[in-house]
Amino acid sequence: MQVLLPLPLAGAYDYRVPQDIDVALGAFVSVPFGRRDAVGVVWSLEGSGDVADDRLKDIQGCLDAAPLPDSSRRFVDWVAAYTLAPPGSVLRMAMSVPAALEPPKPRMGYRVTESAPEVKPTAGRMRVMAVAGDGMPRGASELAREAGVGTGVVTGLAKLGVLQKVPLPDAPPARPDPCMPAPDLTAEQKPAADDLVRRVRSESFSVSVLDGVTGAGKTEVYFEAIAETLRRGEQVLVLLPEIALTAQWLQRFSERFGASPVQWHSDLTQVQRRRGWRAVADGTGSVVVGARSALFLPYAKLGLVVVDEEHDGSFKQEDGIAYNARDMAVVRGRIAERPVVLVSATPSLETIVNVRNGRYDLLHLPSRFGASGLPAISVVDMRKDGPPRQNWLSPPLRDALAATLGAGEQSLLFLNRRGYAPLTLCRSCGHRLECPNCTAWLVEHRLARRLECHHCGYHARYPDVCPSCGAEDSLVACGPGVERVAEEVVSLFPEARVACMTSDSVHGPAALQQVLQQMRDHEIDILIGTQLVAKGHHFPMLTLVGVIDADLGLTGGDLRAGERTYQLLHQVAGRAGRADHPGQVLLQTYNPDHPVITALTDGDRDRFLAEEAAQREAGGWPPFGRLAAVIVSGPKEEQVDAVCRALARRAPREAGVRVLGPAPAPLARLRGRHRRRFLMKTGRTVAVQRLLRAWLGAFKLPGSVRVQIDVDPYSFL
DNA sequence: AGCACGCCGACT
DNA sequence: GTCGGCGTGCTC
Repeated sequence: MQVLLPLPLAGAYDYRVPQDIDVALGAFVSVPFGRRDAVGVVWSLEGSGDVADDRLKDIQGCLDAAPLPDSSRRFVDWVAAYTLAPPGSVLRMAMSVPAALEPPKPRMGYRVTESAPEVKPTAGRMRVMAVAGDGMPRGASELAREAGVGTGVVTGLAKLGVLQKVPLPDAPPARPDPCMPAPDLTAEQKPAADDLVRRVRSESFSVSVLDGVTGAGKTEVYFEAIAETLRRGEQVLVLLPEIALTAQWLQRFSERFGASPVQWHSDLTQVQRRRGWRAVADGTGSVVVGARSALFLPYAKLGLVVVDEEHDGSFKQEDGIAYNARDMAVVRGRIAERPVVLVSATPSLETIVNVRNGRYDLLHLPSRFGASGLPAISVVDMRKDGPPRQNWLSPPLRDALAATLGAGEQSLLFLNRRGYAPLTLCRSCGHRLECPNCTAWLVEHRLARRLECHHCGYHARYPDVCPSCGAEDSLVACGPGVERVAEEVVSLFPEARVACMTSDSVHGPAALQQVLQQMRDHEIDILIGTQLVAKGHHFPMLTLVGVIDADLGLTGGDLRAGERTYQLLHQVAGRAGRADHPGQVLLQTYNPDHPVITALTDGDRDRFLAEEAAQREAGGWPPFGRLAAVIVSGPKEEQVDAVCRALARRAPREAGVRVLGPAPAPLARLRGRHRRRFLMKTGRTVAVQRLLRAWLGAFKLPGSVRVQIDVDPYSFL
């Protein structure tokens, strides 16, 4: 029998099964491993035969948990083969909840003991007894709350034997109800919803792209597909890019289905993870909404996969195992033989091309208002109308802010750059403050009075003198971050209520909700934020969006720079105005003729996508060709370079395959490690995994040098 | 991922 | 003379 362990090993290990133990494929088993025990999954009932029989150890036993479903195991194998990650590492993502495998521990509660001893009847005790008198067991905190006492009284009574501890019956969580009244769909929404419902009924794999601007009602449309899946007794997975930002989504879901879905994201507590994992495994969790890792939950009967904001770059996991959750969601749907829905107002070029070549089907949802569905977007040509030195708001943007403020409406200023200034330099010696571990400037955070590296987390107190030449008062901030823009706004509009919204100022979902609520309640006149503000929040009184630096994402040689900037700015622009209250968007740019900018101002997305596609096709870039990145890193630069030279000599030489590099990786030094990068560029149909395995597979790496493979890299910065 | 083995610096 | 640093290697 072969057992796959959630460890970065090359493959599954052979074990012997004692006569008295019954194992099934996918069962969670405990096995001796080295001189400790480990929990793994039965991956094959046959042995591999690679290891001599006398070296095999016995499995110790099966865990009391449902076996990992066949489709989950196939998915793990598929992801491992595609990403070239050890299958055990992928399995680890599917077993990320250690406690989930232990037998469920019932929640304990208290009930009055039948022949209770006499105790001193204090007021608190009387109240507890009055509440518990009905014989219904309750949790300690619940009982205390109902009786209006502290939990001490309850535990005290338990100690005296008046109350006894009993297991509480497991109340299954409320299930989303597909039969609640559905909203009336518009004439545009209805055909799209019907199409998706038909696909759910067909019980077969397909990929639909639900394409429509904000406000076109995409969510209501796929909610109907969810309802149909639930009516069929199957499970739904909804992937969202930023789970912290889904309070509005959750509310809409609860309104439609009368209960909450299972949520899955990185900052769940251990207990929440355990509950969620088990609910998915036993099928009681019927809808899961989560970040990319929700792909690896053990769905008992997956019936539908939805990827909302399909284009979002955060679906691509870069560290550890590099995978794109959007693409893996399609694979997951194919393995389950069920439909997949990709949803976006600005679909990725990959998806558009897949529609064009017939692999995906397009469901276009026309906007109810206007052709582009966006407010009027105009540019401020910073070459002509730029602000004075050391200022960042151009006169046209200032005027628009003043007018909006005067009209009693709200404004949003967008700058995708945290902190006060991205670069600090010394006026007397020219020294630039740099991260000691990374090839990156230190960012001044004036509120926190410190310098931060946004790549490794290094931070230091803001120095009094130049660390290089010792000059006093010589450090100057270069360029703006949100804090600096906020400072300018406050000095220009001292009477306005100004707030900043970045991951520095907003800690956690609760704080985020608070700022959003303040914005909705119009307690803020001007909100300044990073991309945190770009996601689908809707503010009725927001009529002006100013983009401080529309060129920010366009510089640098990133393959997707244009596409990403377009998507981000489109999303930000969509925050302004609504149907009955038109908004305006001002883009400050030094490149008003750039295709991304003109596509936004003309509202011509399809022309932009066509141009972008033509360029990529001509260069053989994705999605018309394939890329794989190989990053070599290590603490010693010479060692890394030596490995790179050796790898370069062995690089595959085949027609239709080019290996570029080694070149210093975009962050040549990160967290103290020197990094070099190869890029393997091939035709669309080349099996890059085979090439990479042949190239890197048998390579012996010295010491602390590591090689990371990223098939289909997304970002190059 | 752990956990051991192994080979060089600061302590009783 | 030992305690202990973490580099390297193995786990069916």
